[in-house]
Amino acid sequence: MVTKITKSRATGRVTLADVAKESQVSSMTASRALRGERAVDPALVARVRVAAEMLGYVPDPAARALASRHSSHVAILIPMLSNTLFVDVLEAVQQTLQGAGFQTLMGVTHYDPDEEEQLLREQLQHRPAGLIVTGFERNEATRQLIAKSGVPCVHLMEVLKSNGSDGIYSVGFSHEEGGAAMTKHLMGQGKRRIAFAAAQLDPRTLQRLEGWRQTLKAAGMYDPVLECLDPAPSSIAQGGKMFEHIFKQQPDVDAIFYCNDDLAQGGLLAALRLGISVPKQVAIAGFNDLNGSDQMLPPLSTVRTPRSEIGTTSANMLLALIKGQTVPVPNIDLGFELITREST
Amino acid sequence: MVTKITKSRATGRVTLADVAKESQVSSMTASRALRGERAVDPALVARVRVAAEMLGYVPDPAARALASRHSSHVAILIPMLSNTLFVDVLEAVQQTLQGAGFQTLMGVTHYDPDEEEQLLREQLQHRPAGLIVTGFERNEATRQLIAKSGVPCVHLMEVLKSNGSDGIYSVGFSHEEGGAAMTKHLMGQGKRRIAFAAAQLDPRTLQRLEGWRQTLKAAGMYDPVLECLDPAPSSIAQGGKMFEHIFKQQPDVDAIFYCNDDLAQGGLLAALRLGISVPKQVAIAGFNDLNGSDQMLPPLSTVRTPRSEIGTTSANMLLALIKGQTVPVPNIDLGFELITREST
DNA sequence: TCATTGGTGGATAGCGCTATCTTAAACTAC
DNA sequence: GTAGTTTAAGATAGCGCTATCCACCAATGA
Repeated sequence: MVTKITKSRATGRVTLADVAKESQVSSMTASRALRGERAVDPALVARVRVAAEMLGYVPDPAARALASRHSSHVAILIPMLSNTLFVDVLEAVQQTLQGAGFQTLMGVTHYDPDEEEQLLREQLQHRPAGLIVTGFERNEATRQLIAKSGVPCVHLMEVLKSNGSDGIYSVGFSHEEGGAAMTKHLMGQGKRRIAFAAAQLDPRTLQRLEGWRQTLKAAGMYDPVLECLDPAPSSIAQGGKMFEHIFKQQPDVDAIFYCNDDLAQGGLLAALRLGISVPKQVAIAGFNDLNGSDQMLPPLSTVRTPRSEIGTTSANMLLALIKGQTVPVPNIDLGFELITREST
Repeated sequence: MVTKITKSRATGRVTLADVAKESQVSSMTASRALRGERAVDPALVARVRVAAEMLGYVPDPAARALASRHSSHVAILIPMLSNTLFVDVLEAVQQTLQGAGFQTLMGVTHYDPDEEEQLLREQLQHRPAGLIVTGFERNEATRQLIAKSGVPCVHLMEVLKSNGSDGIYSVGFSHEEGGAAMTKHLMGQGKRRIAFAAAQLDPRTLQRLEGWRQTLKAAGMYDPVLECLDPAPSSIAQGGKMFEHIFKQQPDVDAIFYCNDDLAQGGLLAALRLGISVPKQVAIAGFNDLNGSDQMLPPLSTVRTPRSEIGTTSANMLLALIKGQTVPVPNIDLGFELITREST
């Protein structure tokens, strides 16, 4: 067996050719041995592995991407970094993908469809191996871009009710049911004038709103003046402002269901400041069970959402799709948990 | 002028060769025209630009990286995503680099030197164009790795006191001075038994601690029992625990300076819970001016740190280094701002 | 016995760019 | 006017890998 002798590279980098030479096989066989692609004689595989180890060979991702037309990174598009929610998901995704040898390229859309489209175009130029996006609401061009790219894509945070035949993959939970569950809990506490306070007004917030609406309507307790919706970004300060606004407009409100915990924390602090007793005079509830909600005065009732699990599960699903495996359950509902504390 | 005719690619991708053919120049000239590298006849540049636009040409980063031996991404290593601090910096860095056509590859070290080394090794294989790391404390192997790689590197959060001749670049502020400034403020409020409470105990936390120590020592008010140090991760709940612990051990404490706002927020909530009046009985101060600190009861005095500015400035510095420009001020101190609110 | 598989290793040919050298043209100096 | 010098465009040769086709050999069947 004669090995093709390659002249050593000018760059000084240890290349696959060096490994091939050292282990007395062709570079093609070395490549296959290291990647485990196609059948290769176990003895040769061992030899190549030893040589690679000895020489300290590390594959060049750029060369690999160019030749195979697939990079080893995954693009993830999330709306905001200032919402802990997405940071938790991102961290889990990153951790999982890193373990599988993929790089995570993050993009922040700021809830702007045009920005999302722009980001996606840029990301797709890099031929990502996979794609993770948030939710289902986006403009048609972006949807087309994803579909035509042929890049495996998993949708985060929401779940599609589907049998999977449409080739859509998602990992999340039902925000509408989450909204309904908390509303029912508040009703169960004897509350009758339950306000819904929301900021940002992204699709998932509106789904929670819808859960609240339907529940109140079914109980004959719905009143549009109980909706306090503000497109401003969600924050603790914003939650305080909304608390004051609601009490000025509707003094008979006996519960406020905030669409996110940071708002609710702001609401609790405002109540404390104004000397309004919680939950006696007004119950306060949040959503997501973010950091600090259990430390509030009183501790905040909320809906705990499985953010890390969403990240891990979606990353694993994506890895399966990248490998070309069929995914048994393409739309996974990870549910939520109603956490009742003293604020309700 | 005869153009080299390239057969069209099998992949269907619009390549530089297509642009070159369309604009009747060699692919080399097209490459140079689009990158603005070397002098090219303005008329040709215009022609190439038009052709590229018309064909919808987008360069392939993998091919570019392989040929030029430099990728278009920047690696950034930060300790934690759960601390808003770094998220703010990350977002600013990302935004700035994206505008310049670079991708941001994030790595989370979890404050672990070995993990940092491991991450760095992986990142360097991708031949990043630049590198951003947090602080100066790392193991020798990692330091060597950075130095030998030849990749431009900017250090975040801390500033080196240096004339720049050592080739180290940094953007941050003095944590020791920040710690000292807040301690002086507390002393100015008539406080005499000022405790310092810290979690995580990363290098920057210890620098703040040192600022507190030196200031108290200079005033003859230092007492080691006033140090409450816990390596557990920083969180609101942890701040509450520390508050109770301090009061059990040292009932005469009249101020607590927390090394981070989340701890301080937990402290304020604990005081509220225990009915201890702030700042009358005990003043509480934090660090960083994180989200919600201005909404606390009472609003939290803190040290505002320029996180976005650090991100933007460091990214711009790195861009300059990547371009091979000399950076006039290699170590930039962006300072901090003492924010006095009602908690002190 | 001879065509017919099925599986394994290798040679070849790029992937799409850019570094580098060469060449042609224009421009200086004496 | 010739030689020397600058300048811009082009030709060439990879960067380090993998897709793809080919050759080969053993095992199979008629």
